[in-house]
Amino acid sequence: MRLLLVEDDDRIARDLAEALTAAGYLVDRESDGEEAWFRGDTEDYAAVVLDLGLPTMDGLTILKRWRANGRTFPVLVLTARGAWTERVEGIDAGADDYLAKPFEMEELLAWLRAIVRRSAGQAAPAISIGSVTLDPRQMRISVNGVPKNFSPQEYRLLSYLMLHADRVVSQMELTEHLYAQDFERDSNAVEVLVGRVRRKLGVDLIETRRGFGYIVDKPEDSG
Amino acid sequence: MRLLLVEDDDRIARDLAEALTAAGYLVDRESDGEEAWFRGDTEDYAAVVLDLGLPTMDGLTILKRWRANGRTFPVLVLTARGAWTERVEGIDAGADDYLAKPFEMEELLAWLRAIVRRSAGQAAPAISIGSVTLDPRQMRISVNGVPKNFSPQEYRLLSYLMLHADRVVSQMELTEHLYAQDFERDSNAVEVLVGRVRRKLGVDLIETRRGFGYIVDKPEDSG
DNA sequence: CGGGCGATGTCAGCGTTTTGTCATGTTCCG
DNA sequence: CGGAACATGACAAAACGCTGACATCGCCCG
Repeated sequence: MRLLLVEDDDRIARDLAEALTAAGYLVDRESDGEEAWFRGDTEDYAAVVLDLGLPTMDGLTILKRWRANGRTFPVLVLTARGAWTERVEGIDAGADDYLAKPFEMEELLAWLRAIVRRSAGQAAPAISIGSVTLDPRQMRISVNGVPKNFSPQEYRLLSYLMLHADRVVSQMELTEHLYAQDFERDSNAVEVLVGRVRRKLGVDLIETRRGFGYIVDKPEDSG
Repeated sequence: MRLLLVEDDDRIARDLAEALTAAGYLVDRESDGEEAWFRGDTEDYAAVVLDLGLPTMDGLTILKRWRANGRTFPVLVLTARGAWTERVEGIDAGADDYLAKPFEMEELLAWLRAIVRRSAGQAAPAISIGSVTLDPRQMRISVNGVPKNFSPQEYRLLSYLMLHADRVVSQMELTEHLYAQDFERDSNAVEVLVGRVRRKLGVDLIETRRGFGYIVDKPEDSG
């Protein structure tokens, strides 16, 4: 489970990152506004923890831009105690929840669990690439309209590749996304997984880029 | 848009009522617990703002009774700051959201907007999926027109699944919805419950998505 | 008060599916 | 050729979900 943590206060950020990592999340940390925006706009996170007071780009602006660009990951906003205007604006900007600082770590973890769970199969529209359709609400993948049975891990893999269609995804990246951080590095689990997914698909969707990773080719014109 | 405001502190209630009225809502105000319950049980509101500390009948009890009677309006609960347990109980009782006192009026209005918006497409009086019909007002479930006897817990489970038909609902989500926060995580209560519901239904309505959760398949056209 | 009954969570056992590992092929490229 | 990167089939452990039996609790009714 990969999170984006956007917080400029170094002490808080470090504490948070540590706790979240300990809780089993994979944490990307960002302190600068613009860079945070870019990451959120280009990567796919399970959730974002967003502090509103940031250099170079305000947290609210970031959030609005993400939403405007169709980024749907759940966002947990951190506000200063009593800064209720921020909260209100946050809601309207598309925040899923907020937490007032200072807060208890347990509380944040609880919110995160709830948030991630709630949005687990949410309104994200189905993705179609070629003859393959992925419906995140039903967690179902169909080929030419025929639903196929994928295991959780297979589903995650294919979903990740399809979400990042048109760019090469390295085995490392897949490993990070699919497994806990202490996973054996010299395992060929990803290769095996890709194989299984390919067989179940019955269609050439996942292409191997030897030495780089895998890619799902999105036909240029489709839309 | 008609609201029920349940608050015994006269000053707060007056302020709230005024602000809500100014915001264009039609406000019914109630300070006594039992009377509030009666109103909510007999009138149809777009939403309810509910303080938990009340004379003659506790706010939580009111909420539970409403839900038990199939009242589905969204409820915004007001809790004392930091009253974490109240929140948790609120979830179990069927609250849609909470706000910690003291809060700013703008904040409450934002919540209300969000809440009403969210429940906009969800006020259906009865749900029919396949041969199964759920009537929330009577808390009754029929299969092919034949009413079946479900226990409260069974009813809640099936009702939740049917309300969220067409998307996968994880065991975690069900657990959170059906049980208190401190519920044992490695319990198989949900599985047992699903089994019982299935047997009583006698129809294949609840599908298992191994590793993901359960889903009730909604036929294409129904709306 | 007390017995009976329904509701509900726990538990252990079972069969199935999932999934990482390993060994062995296969392909690609210099 | 040779080696590295990738594919694949077989296998076994673990995870997962289903079920029947049982314990517990609250409630109703005599």
